[in-house]
Amino acid sequence: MSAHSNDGPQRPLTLADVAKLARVGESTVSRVLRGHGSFSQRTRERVISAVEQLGYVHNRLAGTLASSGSNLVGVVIPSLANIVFPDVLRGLGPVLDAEGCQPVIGVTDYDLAREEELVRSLLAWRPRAMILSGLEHSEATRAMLKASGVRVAELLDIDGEGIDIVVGFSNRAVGEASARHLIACGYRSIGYVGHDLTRDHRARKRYEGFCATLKSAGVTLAAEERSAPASSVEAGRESLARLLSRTRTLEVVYFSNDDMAIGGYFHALAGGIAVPDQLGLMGYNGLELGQAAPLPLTTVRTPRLLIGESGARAVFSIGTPQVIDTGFELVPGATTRRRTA
Amino acid sequence: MSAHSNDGPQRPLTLADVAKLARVGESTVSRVLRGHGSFSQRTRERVISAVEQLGYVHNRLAGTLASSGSNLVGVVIPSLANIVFPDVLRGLGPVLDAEGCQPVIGVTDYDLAREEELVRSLLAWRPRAMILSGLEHSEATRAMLKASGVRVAELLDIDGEGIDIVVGFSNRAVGEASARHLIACGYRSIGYVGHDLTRDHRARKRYEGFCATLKSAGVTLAAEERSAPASSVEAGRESLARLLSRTRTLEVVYFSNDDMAIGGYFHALAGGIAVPDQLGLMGYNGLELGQAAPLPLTTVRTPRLLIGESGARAVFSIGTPQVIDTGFELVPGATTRRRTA
DNA sequence: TTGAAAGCGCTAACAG
DNA sequence: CTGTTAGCGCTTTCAA
Repeated sequence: MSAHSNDGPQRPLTLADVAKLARVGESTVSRVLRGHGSFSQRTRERVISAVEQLGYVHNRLAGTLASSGSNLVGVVIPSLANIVFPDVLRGLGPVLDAEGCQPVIGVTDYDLAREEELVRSLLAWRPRAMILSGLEHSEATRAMLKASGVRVAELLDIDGEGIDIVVGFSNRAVGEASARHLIACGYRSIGYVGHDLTRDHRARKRYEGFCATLKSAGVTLAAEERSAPASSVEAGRESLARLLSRTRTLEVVYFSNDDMAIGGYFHALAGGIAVPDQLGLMGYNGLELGQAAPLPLTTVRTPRLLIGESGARAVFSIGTPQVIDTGFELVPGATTRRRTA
Repeated sequence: MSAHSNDGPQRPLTLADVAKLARVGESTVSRVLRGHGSFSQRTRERVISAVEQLGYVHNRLAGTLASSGSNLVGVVIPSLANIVFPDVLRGLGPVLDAEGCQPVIGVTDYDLAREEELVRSLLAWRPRAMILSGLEHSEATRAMLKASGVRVAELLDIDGEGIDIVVGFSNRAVGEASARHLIACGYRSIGYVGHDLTRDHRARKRYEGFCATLKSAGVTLAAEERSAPASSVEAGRESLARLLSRTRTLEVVYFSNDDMAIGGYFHALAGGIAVPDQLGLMGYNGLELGQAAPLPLTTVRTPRLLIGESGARAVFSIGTPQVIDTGFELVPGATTRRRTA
């Protein structure tokens, strides 16, 4: 389709090869290929045909070096196991595309030292912009990013100090709103099931906001279980089982997210625990999964795609640093219910 | 932390700046930075300190161009919405890391034309290797890949002709095994619920294998529903509802994957349909979600992390093209049951 | 509209 | 062990 009969990886093709075949100068080929500058229609055709005949693939490495300005965007996320981050990536995708950029992705596993390392090596590609998750970074990471001179977006959290552009919502406020909802429903004996909060700062902030609001309503967490290293349906199921075996008087349980909450729901279904009459459940994230459950899960919907999209848009903008609060939406489902004391 | 008092993006720092400050030659700095070649401890320290003082970040663009050999690996996947692909990425990650490589990710949305475009632009970065999903590609894509001279891995399917390295399992065999299982259980009135099979070739192959095996057992699909554009829990729930409203005599339904099957399960739970007594359910993928359900889902477990890992390993190996069949495992859950006719 | 020539910042010989 | 010298393949002046 694309190359001569003697295919195969011999000497890599260069612009010069195309130029020779097309009988034009290298710079002319360059102009045609980028559709920049001027050239006659005839020349253009000759070049295009030479490119196709040869199966030439443009070398962006050299191009970027020469023109100083890459089309790579560094994206650093904590995990791929939690659907939240793929969702953010899905939001970023089309915008990066539209800008002719490609994401280079690094996964930190919620480890700031690893993040630092990743940022360093992404920066080595002279990316057009950098997109990270959350506001917690090492000092060195922050310094590198600032010194890099590229736009930086931090996504999914606005509780703290940002480097440049910050897009997300207040996780603390999510926790507060969740607590207010449960209190308003009349729940007083409230449990919490979560995963490791020392690494997941956003989950920690929700937890803190939740507890703070309970406290100011004169309620304290009746019991909690947060042994799970990472959030998962299975962990939610097991954790709720453990929690209930210790504390039988719980009226409602707040989970660190929907995966965990669905796990809890499964435990209830399997164990014949009536939801919400006997036990209320509340999650976080607004996953489709929770909304498709027999009883739609009470949760907080977060605009993950929008955050990705806005973040990407913002790094391509010019202007001063800014914070974009996308907000969130508490979705009262059928797994909690207003109680008549 | 890293730079002088007068921070900010002025003239980008180069190796030469470091060399000057450290009072050594550029190549010495280069050697130290890459830990390659020899240099005295004293020199090393001088260089390191200069680098830190300046906050210098290595420019891999130039480095790669000069040494011809990047550390980028192109990864092309159809979607991020289906947890399967993030799982594969998770499998790739550590291996790429160990090789000092970074993934550049492209998402095709199950569109071969888009894939072609992505492959072209990834190839423009002169990646160290390319990793794709499935065996279905445009002729031009195949040609570019072959001409590129880099190792190419195609993951998740082995039913077809590969370009170089192929890692996965037979989706057709999955469909066949699933049908055999249901037949062996004694089911005869079998339904199918799936998503768009014209784009998802692997789902299509499972479907074909499934139908072929049914046929050879003298059974035909009693009903099917495959309107959903993409697989999802909600789509599974709705599709099953529609299917059952048309065909009330179904004994079991085979879903295109676990998400859909869990959706079906939710429909059954909500509608008071007894599973498996009244209706059996079978999925595909072996998601944790399905296994944590009140009744563990009958499904086929696929080694997604392993496929990612093996694929990554393979592209760094030398040797002839090969096919690695990772196999799959049929997991009889509690949502199907052997029937006594 | 086109070509020639000078880099982009680094690595890879090759001397010393 | 270290510095010098050519490029890597492209883009970009600047003339023609």
